[in-house]
Amino acid sequence: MTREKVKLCYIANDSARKTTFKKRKKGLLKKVSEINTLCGTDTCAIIYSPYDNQPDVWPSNHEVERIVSKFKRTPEMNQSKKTENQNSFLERRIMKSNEHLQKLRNDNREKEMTEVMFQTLAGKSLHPLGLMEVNDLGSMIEQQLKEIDKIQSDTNSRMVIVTGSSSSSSATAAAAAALVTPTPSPPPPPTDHGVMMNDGDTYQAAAALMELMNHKLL
Amino acid sequence: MTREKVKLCYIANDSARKTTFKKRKKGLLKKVSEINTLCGTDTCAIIYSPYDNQPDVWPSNHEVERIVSKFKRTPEMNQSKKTENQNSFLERRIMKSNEHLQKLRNDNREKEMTEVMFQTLAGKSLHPLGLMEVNDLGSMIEQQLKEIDKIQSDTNSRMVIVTGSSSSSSATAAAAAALVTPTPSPPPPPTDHGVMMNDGDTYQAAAALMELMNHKLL
DNA sequence: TAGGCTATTATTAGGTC
DNA sequence: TGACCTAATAATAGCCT
Repeated sequence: MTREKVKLCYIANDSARKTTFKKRKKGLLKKVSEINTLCGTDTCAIIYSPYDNQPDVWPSNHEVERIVSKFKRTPEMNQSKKTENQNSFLERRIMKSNEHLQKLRNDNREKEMTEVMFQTLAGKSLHPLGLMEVNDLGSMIEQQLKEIDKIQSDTNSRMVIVTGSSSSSSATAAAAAALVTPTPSPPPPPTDHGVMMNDGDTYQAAAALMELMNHKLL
Repeated sequence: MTREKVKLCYIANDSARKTTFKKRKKGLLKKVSEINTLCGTDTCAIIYSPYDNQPDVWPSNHEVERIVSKFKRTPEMNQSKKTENQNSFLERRIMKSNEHLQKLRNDNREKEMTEVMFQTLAGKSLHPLGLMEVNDLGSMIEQQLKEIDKIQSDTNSRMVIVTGSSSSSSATAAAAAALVTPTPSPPPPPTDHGVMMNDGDTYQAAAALMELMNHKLL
């Protein structure tokens, strides 16, 4: 809207984004204020940003609550059908991708285990490997985790805990066994170790995630 | 804002007011859309007008509900800067917990590996061990993971991306191989089994998470 | 009432300090 | 950071159809 026409897409540069956000937030709230004054409407805005734990809100917390509760009371059946459709479409797609991710993860795990077993068998003894090597393994893993953490801090992120792909372990072990044994073992359904989050966590998580994604993606 | 500078007060004339409302509503929603796109925020608007029974809403009913519920859940004692302090406090605590988690994870990993190796050596094959034992191994690991999860929730932890430490596999295996084989085996550098989480996956995963969360929350 | 059409004002991207 | 500046784009009040 000035100097240069701006592309309507996520601003990759952190500080530029923040600056733009602050400016535009101000403008936006002004607009909300104006429309309410000029036209006597009940308009409110809620703005969640990565820069504040609390949302910016207009006109006031109290007012927003009032309007929101009015909104909540509104029969839900005005939801547009289109939204529904698009939503379910996305959901399906996401679910599918997620499954794929999991599969990759499990596969990876399996291969890793198998590799270790193979090597162990080849050496016939753990001894030559020794504790030192085991620790080396650990460090190596650590290193990777650190890299992930780095991404986190880079993003101002609130936080992301990276944890091992919990659900895959037993399945993997079994699968590994299957690879070693000629006997085809029925793959146990992976137990779901889904990490439980409470609502607060969820919000924070979402924020962190968004940050992470934005960084990685843009 | 054009032709003439307008006084910022309720427009008495009915049709003029309505016209202005429609124009400005359009502009406002565009602004909301833009700030969300440009800055990756979660912003929504609810507009009650005398011209419609249902509020105009942005971006969608669904989204608004999501954001609104987020808002509702927000502790009301927002304003104070104590939030800031509390924030940094939490951040520190979380960081610490995260480190601890990492350690546990690494330890866990080591044990897991060692266990597999040991079992493999003991039986020269997983066969004698049998599936039952393999599953036991799995449970044991599961237990540990649960503990990790517990720590997470204990810390109010925000969130958790569950990922295998994917990229470590081949490197790790290779290292192990190098250490085990006294013969400098030229063997082909193990094919890269590393499952790389590409950006797409990350995004998809994140998106999926978001969806899940929405579901949990609303 | 709904759309166009500008002349104007408003907003703001990119700099600078 | 953040506050200010300014060129440039964006929004829109008042008209007109």
